[in-house]
Amino acid sequence: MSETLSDRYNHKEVESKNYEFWLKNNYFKAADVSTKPPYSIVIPPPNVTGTLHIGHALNHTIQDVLTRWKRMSGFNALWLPGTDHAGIATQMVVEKELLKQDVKRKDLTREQFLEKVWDWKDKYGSRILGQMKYMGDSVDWDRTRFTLDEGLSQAVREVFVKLHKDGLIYRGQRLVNWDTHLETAVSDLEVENEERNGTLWHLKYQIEGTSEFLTIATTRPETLLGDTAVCVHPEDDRYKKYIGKNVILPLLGRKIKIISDDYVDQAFGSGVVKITPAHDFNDYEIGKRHNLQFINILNPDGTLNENAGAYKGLKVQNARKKILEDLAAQELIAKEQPHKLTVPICSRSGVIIEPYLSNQWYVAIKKLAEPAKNVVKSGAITFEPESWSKTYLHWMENIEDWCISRQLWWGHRIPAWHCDDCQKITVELKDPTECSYCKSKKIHQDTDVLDTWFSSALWPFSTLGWPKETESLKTFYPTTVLVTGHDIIFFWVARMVMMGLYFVGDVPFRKVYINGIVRDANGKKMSKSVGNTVDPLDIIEKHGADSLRYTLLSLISSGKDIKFSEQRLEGYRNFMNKIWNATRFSLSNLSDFKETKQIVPEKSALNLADKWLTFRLGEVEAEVQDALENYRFSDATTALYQFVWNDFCDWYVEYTKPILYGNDSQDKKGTQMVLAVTLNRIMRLLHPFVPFITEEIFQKLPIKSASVTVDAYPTRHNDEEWLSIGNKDAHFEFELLKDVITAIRNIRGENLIKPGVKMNVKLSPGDAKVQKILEENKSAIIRLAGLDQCDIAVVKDFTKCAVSLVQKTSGQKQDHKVEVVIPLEGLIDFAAEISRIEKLIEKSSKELGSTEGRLRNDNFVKNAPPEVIEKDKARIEELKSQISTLSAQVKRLQ
RNA sequence: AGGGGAUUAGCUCAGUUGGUAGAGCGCCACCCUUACAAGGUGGAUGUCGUCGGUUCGAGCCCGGCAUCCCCUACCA
Repeated sequence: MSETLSDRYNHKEVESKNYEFWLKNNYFKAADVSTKPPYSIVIPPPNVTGTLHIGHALNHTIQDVLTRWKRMSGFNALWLPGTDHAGIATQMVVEKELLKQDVKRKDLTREQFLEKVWDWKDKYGSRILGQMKYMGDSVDWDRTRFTLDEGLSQAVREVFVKLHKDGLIYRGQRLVNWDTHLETAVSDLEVENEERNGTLWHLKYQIEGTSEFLTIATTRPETLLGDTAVCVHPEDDRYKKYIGKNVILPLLGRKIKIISDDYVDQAFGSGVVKITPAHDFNDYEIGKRHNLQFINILNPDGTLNENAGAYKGLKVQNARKKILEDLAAQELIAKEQPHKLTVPICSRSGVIIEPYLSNQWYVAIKKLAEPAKNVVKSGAITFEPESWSKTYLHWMENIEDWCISRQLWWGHRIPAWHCDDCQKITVELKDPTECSYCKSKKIHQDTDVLDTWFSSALWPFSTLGWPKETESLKTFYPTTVLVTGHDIIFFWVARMVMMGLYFVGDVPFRKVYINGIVRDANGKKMSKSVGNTVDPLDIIEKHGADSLRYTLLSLISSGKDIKFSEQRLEGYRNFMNKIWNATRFSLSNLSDFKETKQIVPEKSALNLADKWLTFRLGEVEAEVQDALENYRFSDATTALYQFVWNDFCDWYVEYTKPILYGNDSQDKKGTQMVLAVTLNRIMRLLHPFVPFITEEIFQKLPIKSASVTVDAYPTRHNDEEWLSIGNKDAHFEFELLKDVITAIRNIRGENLIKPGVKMNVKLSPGDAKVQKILEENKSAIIRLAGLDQCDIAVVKDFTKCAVSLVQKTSGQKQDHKVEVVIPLEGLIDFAAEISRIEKLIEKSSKELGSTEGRLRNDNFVKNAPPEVIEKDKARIEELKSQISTLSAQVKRLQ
């Protein structure tokens, strides 16, 4: 009944086939109504313009592990997929496409352009969703959402109108980050600060009615055209006397006031600052404080406007050059010096961001922020790692109103209609046909669209059908956990919390798991320009999705950044191969195994290894459960790696080979059952981490079900009957056996005795119990240690022998020991053996010294808990007997 | 400037109520033993960044210092 497997794991034959299998059987579907407890995750929607990168790979693997684990654990598990329309990014991509055909966006009407974007979206927008299938993402595809879908757009409309009615959305004139290429406001998120080498120019402003000058330092001399004051520190003795007087603005000749404000740093530059309220964020604040005039000198496209006088029409950089020339001609430049400054750059277009005064839509955030703070303070939402809650709260304390309008075409158009007659604004759920104030028919819709994050903020409930009271919403909201990066805690996480609380009346998720950033092997940020990116699709092609997933999970350590290395990947690729081959071996030895159900074998049919392995299985099941519950993914992968490789492959399989190769005995039947059940358990335990290989193997096992994907996750709790096979005694005995075998191998290895040379070993048991264990497993010892002969009896004569001491404490705190004695005459050079033993003595002596020292310390004896002291005393005895045995041995060899 | 994090084996990192330092990879040696050379067996390697404090006892708790990273805000 077993099938044959190729001798090397080939992920290509396995992965796409099984994904199709899962889809065909609808295993990822979550039910709107179910008796099972709900578990839900909404995906952080990737941009439609995007392709899957390594960061997604990490983020998705975590979500998939959680979803698959909970699905197997009896939950109605939903992982909801979708994409974000990504206003700026998408508009730019399409604009670039059009430019290839020599078409500019403004050559088209808004409708024509949007048609092009939708065409592009239909063609390429689901690329990233397709790529998620290569990762094995178990999302419920039928629920795929897009932020510009009809339903989600309805939610956006509903939210906008309600917030507007509640007075929480307003229009205002403020300074915003302005992208002169895209000609729109952009969010802080899209602004990157780049350090550049610039110049600090010291300009001379003449004080009115005198021949004196004030020297003013600036990095942006062109902004002087918009200056409406110069400012000094009120306590600055150099300048106190000028406060209230005027200076003459160079080039333009305007008179502007000299004011004072604490903001000025007396030590920097000349201690005098020019104030340009319409083009600098700090100056803007000062301008408001001092009621200054706001002079805007820029057009939306970054050219200077009529306020710039002779410089009108020039681009900023050109205007700067010209202005410096003109200032120099008038000898108004006192000096210039090199200066490092940080320049705000738009991450999308790459142009320098200009602070720009414009009319925008804002959300008054304070009222929304208050409850959003409270849910984190109260623990209704927790962060993992916990420290991120501090970051979240800190930001919430200092939150400012949210500019939600963008001067783009791609996005949710703002549902506000301006009246041409009375100038008032109508905001309704249904498109109005007349002004709701003066009833004029001459109304037009606002041309702006909403910030992409506005619709993302609604994602946890808009995707579930809100504003309709759907069954989905009732079942899956609040979602269980949000998995995302720390870079969007403010832009996304915080806003989801505010919107969720305000509109649904409950938190959008109970837990926020913050995953780290994947960096290259040297810890550098991956970037296309540096060329150190790792493409997950390449890795999947080469090594398979399972290897990639296991690697990422193993590298996670509590939200810290991850250094991704090819070497680690190969290690886990090898692990996949190990799993594959262990199965191959097992199946070839289960061909005559008839059972298709798990039956707990008779005790008499079970050997020591069976009981030991099952005990370890129980331990591992508990460890994995605990790790997953605490989001400690690498703990889970480590525990499973060690169990499968070290315990199952290295010891159990090796131990049981003769049994499996032998006749159809009771023992063989028992071992086959343990083998079959353990394989079944291993595949189920591993499945959330490595779904493809486990499904492939699971289908070929003698004990299986329709699919591991929907089978039960093994835990100590639901696996009790089977796990009762294992017990502590068996564990102790087998571990002792392992130590004896390892001790023999060690002597062989250290003495360079070739495997072909058979050895005779004498095992000298310290007590009857040990003697029994050794006798019962004599043949295993002979085989696994590569012996010719093995005598079990108390040894008195150690002449010309190598000796090792194996000591173990059993559950009853009884000390058991075995002396491993190997006659070495004719096998080795004794000097080597002496030095091996002396090394052991040295190690034990060192430990003995420190332990004895501790016990000599009265304070230790007085204060330490009794069990610690007992342990130390026992250890001393152990060490002493070890040292004396070994020292005696050295003498015999000399 | 403020906030956060890091410093443990050559590399990447575990080390969860303080009680004898761990893993993977790499390295060295020996092995093609009928599941796997993407393998097996054995081995070496650490004054746990530094100085001090608390304690019988500190990788772990407290404080100073050094180095590095990230975030936020930036000096015009």
